[in-house]
Amino acid sequence: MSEQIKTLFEEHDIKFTTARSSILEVLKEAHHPLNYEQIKEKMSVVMDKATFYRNIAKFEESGIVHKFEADDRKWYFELSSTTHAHFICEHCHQITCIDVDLGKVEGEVKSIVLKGTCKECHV
Amino acid sequence: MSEQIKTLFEEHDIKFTTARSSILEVLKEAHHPLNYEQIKEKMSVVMDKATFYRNIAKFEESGIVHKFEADDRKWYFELSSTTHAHFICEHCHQITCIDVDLGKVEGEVKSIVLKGTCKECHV
DNA sequence: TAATCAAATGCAACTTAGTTGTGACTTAGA
DNA sequence: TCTAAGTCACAACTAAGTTGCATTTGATTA
Ligand SMILES: [Mn+2]
Ligand SMILES: [Mn+2]
Ligand SMILES: [Zn+2]
Ligand SMILES: [Zn+2]
Repeated sequence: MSEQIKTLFEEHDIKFTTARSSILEVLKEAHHPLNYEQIKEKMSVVMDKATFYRNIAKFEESGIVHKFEADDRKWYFELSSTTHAHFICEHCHQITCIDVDLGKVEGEVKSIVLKGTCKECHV
Repeated sequence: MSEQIKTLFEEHDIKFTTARSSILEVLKEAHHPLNYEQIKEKMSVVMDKATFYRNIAKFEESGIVHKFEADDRKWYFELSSTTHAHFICEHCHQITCIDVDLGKVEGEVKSIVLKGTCKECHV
């Protein structure tokens, strides 16, 4: 287990378990948001989906993990970082993290999801 | 039935039915996107949800209706218009249509969903 | 207007991502 | 090592949306 993850647990007063550490390990290595199935495939530990979702809920509460819904009725998870946008391609279903300048928007924006056709899939 | 809706059916070669006209009537009056339950409440005609979703799918194909997922695992529908963003407040769950200037984004953007805290709910 | 038939509808059964209850098992700390 | 609080696996559940199929509807033609 990496020091970074150990520190996250301590800082947020979250009890250490192998399940939790395994989830965060996967998210740490990922370069874009992943859904449950994708994380499951990459995890070194087998756990029930109830365990997975309860732990993710805990991470969310603590602000460690950020989640959003794509357009496939699935939650996508990533380690929290500065607010940035996600581009979801309707054709290849690839999710890309991007920086956008929104100009001024009333209210506090916490998540931005763009949907459309990515440049690879564009005619 | 309004002329506007009659014209939509003709232009898109969609068979007229009372169910279809009733759905579009509701969307035409709405000032923001609505989900199935919300549309059902407002509709003058009672129809099965299978009928509702099949008709919505037809409208989508024709480009009459645009749909997106909020963060509540529900689809939201509105009549198609120029691409604009939707702000979803995590506290009051209000969905507002807004115009944003994204700057330049690679690929073709078809839907923009912002999530956060609206100015009314903001401390 | 009446007959025709492809398309639309209602109903019931299904799918599936995510949630919840519960008894057994871990973990952190005394 | 002992203990209590927290976490886990398992199974049953929830709910938005989908699908199959027999019946009905509405645009077209006679
Ligand atoms: Mn991201
Ligand atoms: Mn809108
Ligand atoms: Zn693509
Ligand atoms: Zn609000």
